[in-house]
Amino acid sequence: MTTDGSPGQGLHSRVLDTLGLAITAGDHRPGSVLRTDEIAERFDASRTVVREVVRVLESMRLVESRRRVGVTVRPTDEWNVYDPRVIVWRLAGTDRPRQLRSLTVLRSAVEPVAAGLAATLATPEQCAELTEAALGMVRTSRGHQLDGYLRHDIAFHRIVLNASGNEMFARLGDVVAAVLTGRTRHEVMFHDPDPAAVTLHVQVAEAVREGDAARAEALTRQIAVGALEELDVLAP
Amino acid sequence: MTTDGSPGQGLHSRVLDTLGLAITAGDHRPGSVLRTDEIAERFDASRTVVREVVRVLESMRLVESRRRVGVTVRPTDEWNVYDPRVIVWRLAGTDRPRQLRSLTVLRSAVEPVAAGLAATLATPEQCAELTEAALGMVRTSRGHQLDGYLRHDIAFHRIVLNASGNEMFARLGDVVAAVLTGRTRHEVMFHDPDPAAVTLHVQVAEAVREGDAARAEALTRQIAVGALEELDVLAP
DNA sequence: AAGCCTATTAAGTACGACGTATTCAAGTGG
DNA sequence: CCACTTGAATACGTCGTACTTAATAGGCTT
Repeated sequence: MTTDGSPGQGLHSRVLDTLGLAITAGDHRPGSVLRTDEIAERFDASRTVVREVVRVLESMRLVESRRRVGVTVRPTDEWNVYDPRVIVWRLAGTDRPRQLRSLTVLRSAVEPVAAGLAATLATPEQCAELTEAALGMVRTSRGHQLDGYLRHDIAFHRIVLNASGNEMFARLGDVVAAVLTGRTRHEVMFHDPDPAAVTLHVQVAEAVREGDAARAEALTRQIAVGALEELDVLAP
Repeated sequence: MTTDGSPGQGLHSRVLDTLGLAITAGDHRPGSVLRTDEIAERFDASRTVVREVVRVLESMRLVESRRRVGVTVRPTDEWNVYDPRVIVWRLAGTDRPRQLRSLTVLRSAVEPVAAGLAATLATPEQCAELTEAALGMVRTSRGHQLDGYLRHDIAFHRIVLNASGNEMFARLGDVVAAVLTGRTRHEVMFHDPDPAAVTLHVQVAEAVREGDAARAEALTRQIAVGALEELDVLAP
C-alpha cells in the first residue's frame, strides 16, 4: 500500500488500477478502442478523472489517444514494460509466467555485473548489511521459515544492486523483490530453499567483502543460472 | 514527432516537456514545491492541462502531489529512470555524463546476454538483417560517413536485442540508440570508428548466424568493454 | 506546556461549454 | 466509373468555475 504500484485511495488510483490491469491482462486487445465517456460512465467518474487516467496510461505507452477515434490500446511490444505499475499488473494478470521469465532473464544479466561492481564500490557498512542478510538467509533456510527467508533474500539482492553504484541497477530492486515474492508465494511453499543457493549467497557476500569482483560476478552468475533452471522446471 | 519522448504538438506535451526537463536538470531541487496555479499561469495554460501533466510526472515518480502542500519534487533515487522521456530529458540536461555512464554500464550487462540468446533464437531473416547491418558498418567505417555508420550501428544492436526474444531487452533498443547517437554527436566527430570494434560486430553477426551462443556473448562483452573504456577517456 | 479545535490552503472532483483535428460519406466533375 | 472536393459528424483537447476534501498552521483551552 505504501510503495510503488499500489492501489492508493483516491478515485484516480482506482480507475487507473482497474483499467491498467484490464489492459495488461488482455481484456482489451491491442487495436481496440475505448471512449472516455464510456469509461467515465462505467466507473461513475467525471471525464476529468478519466482524462487524467488516460494521460497516465498514455505515458506508459499502453494506449494512444487520438481525436475523432478514441483511446486505442497499443501493441504489446510498445508498452513501457519497465514501469513498476505495469510490472505489478502483468505479474497479477494472465501472462504471469511469461513475465516472470522475462524478469528472471533480466536479473540474470544485470545482477552478476552489479555484484562485480559492488565488490569494488561497496562501503564497509553495505558489506556488513550484506553479510547480515546472507546470515539471515542461512538462519531461516530450514524449518519452513519462508517468510523470513524471503525477507533476507530480498534485502540481499537489494543491497547488491544499490552497492553497484549504478542508478539503473538500483531501480531494479523492486523488480527483484517482486520476482522473489512471486516465486515464494507460488511454488516452493513446501520444501525448504536449495542449500546450494544459500551457500552461494554467503560466498557472494564474502567476495564482495574482500573486493574480489570477478568471483562475486561468477558466483552471482551461478545464482542466476539456478534461478533460470528452477523456472524451467516450474514454468511452461 | 513520431517516436518516443518527442515534444509533440499539443499544449500538454509542451508543458510536460518543459517541466520534465527543468526538474531532471535540477532547476527544481528535490523537496521543493510547485503549485498548480503557478505552473498554469507560467505556461498560460488551464489548470486542467497542468493537472494532467502533474499526473504524468507523478507516474514517472519525479514529483508527488499532496493536498494542502503542493507538488513536491521527489529525491533523485526514486525517479523512474527507465522511462524513455526521463532518459531523453536527462541526456539533454546537465548530468548528461553521469547518465551516459549509467546507460553504458547497463548496456554492458544486458547486451552480451541478449547476444547469447539471439544466437539460439534468431530467425534466418534476423540473421540476414544482422549481417547486413554489420556489413553496412564496415562500408561506412571509413571516410567520415559517421551518419551512415551510426545508422547501421543502431540497427545492429536493435536487431540483437529484438532477436533475444526477451521483451525487457527489446525495449532497451531506444536506450541504446540514444546512447550511440549521443556518443557520435559529441566526441568522435573527427576520427573514424575504431576498426577493432567494427571487426567485433562482424564476428558477432557470424557467431549468431552459426548459433554459437558462448562466442556471441563473449564477443559482445568485448564490444561493451570497448565502450566503457571509451567512456573513461572522454567522461569524468 | 501539551493537547484539542478551527480556519486556511491547495489539491481532488465535477460539470458544462467551446475549439479542433480527423474521419467518413455524400456529392461533383472528369 | 473513378478520383477529388467538400461538408457534416464525432470524440478528444482546452477552458473556466464551483464545490469537496485532506493536511497544515495557528490559536485556544486545560
